Amino acid sequence: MSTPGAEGMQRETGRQAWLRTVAADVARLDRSSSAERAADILRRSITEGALPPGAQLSEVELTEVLEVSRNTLREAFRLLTHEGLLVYKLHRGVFVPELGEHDVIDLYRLRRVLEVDVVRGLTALDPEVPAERLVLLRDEVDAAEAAAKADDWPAVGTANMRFHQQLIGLAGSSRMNAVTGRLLAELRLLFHVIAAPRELHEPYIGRNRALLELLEARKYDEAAADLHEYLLDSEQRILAAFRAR
Amino acid sequence: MSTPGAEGMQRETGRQAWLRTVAADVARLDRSSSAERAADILRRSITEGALPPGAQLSEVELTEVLEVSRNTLREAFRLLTHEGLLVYKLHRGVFVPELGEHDVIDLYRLRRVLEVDVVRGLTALDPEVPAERLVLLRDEVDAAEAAAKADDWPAVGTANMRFHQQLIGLAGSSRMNAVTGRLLAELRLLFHVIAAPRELHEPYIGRNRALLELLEARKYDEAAADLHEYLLDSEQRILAAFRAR
DNA sequence: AGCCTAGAGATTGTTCAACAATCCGGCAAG
DNA sequence: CTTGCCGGATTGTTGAACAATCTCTAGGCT
Repeated sequence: MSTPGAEGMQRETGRQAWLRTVAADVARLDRSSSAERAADILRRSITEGALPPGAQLSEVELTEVLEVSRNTLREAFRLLTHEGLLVYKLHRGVFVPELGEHDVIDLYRLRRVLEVDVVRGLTALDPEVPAERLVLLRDEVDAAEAAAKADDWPAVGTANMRFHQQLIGLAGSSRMNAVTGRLLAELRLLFHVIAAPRELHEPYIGRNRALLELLEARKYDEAAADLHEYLLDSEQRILAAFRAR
Repeated sequence: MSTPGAEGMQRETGRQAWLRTVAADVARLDRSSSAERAADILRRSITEGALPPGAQLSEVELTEVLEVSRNTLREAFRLLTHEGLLVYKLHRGVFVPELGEHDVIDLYRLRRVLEVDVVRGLTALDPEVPAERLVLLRDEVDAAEAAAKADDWPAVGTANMRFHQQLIGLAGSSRMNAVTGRLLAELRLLFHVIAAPRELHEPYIGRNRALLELLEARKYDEAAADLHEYLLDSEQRILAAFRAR
């Protein structure tokens, strides 16, 4: 456990790649351990729907399941609270938030502003970044299509989310990335109150591909306009499903 | 202290307004006391420059000053961390972040996107909100002018920030408000590395008034264009001051 | 002399147990 | 039916303790 990387070291070639791998491992180990690990587990439970909106998370109950102390658990709660996945009610506990139509509108407003601006802003730094970065988008589109073939619609949903996260990532703005992460997490919360995941996600795997092709063709303004309508349509669809629940 | 609101109750008229008032009071009382109170004090110390960027906040030291336990203090740290006012370094402690040019650019990019979009979006809901809400903007402009006369430039800065916060508030989007709050807090962090607060804030009290007048005249597109240049100019000014430090 | 290593001291990360403050349900009185 | 109150349960906060990690200094090696 002293110097684990010394053995498989190459002289010069691939050094950067190796460093990147180690950096990723370090980053993973650097996690504040207990609290963040507990938060990871809870995050999955929430985003995957095991904990439905409105559910209360009892402290004593979860300390036993997660095998962490109450203080550490509360720190995990705080982490998730600031991601929008939990809400605190003073002296009453933490709950999975129940979002309403108002929140759909609010989230989509912010989402439209950010995503459309990122795409439109791409024209400014065109040959600089795109090409190599667009691969990440393509990966997600492919993943979504594969998941659709396998009839795994929740997986289609995650690939969809990741697509949009990567889209924002094109701007290279750490704060936009952070805001988007929170935003998409909340959005997933909304998806769980909708019964039919297929009708919800299917239309957008094709639209994502179309959008990607516009980007690859460097038709940024066109892509921005397309994305704008895309998001308006998505908002309406969710609102409709919401009212019909 | 039992039922404080029973006296001034009206039959039917103004019931909604009354409920809103009570709701605001409740929200104010709901503060988690110890942890948030500690966070409030620290927040002021940071935004007012008492704790300069790069400073470390010792746990044991602060538990004595703030008279809270270490656990509670750490919860306050977490709160401020997620506001961007502190950063955690694992096993090393919490520090006031040292922002660089990169952060200036990042913050202003996000700021421009949001503020310009809010102003431009005003035309959609025109006669609905503005008039009564613009008063809040005018208040801040007046406050800035008064502070300038009193030669209190930090106060001018706060009024300036509040002006922009209220500007975002026109959209009525709770999430935009939250993002903006974090954003402006980080921005204040940057101001403290700049020596001359007067040169920094003075030009914008006039521009704020001009912008406000455009809004009152309902020339929203014109206002948006003005604001866009306003922010570009402000960004350049800060970058220049930054490079000359 | 210069560099590397080891260890002491200090700081943070996490746990535990206890007490205070608050909320929720049901029950009795009007 | 409403109002007020009580007891049980849950959360909010504290203090002390121990483990893990970092920093810095002193000493040994080449």
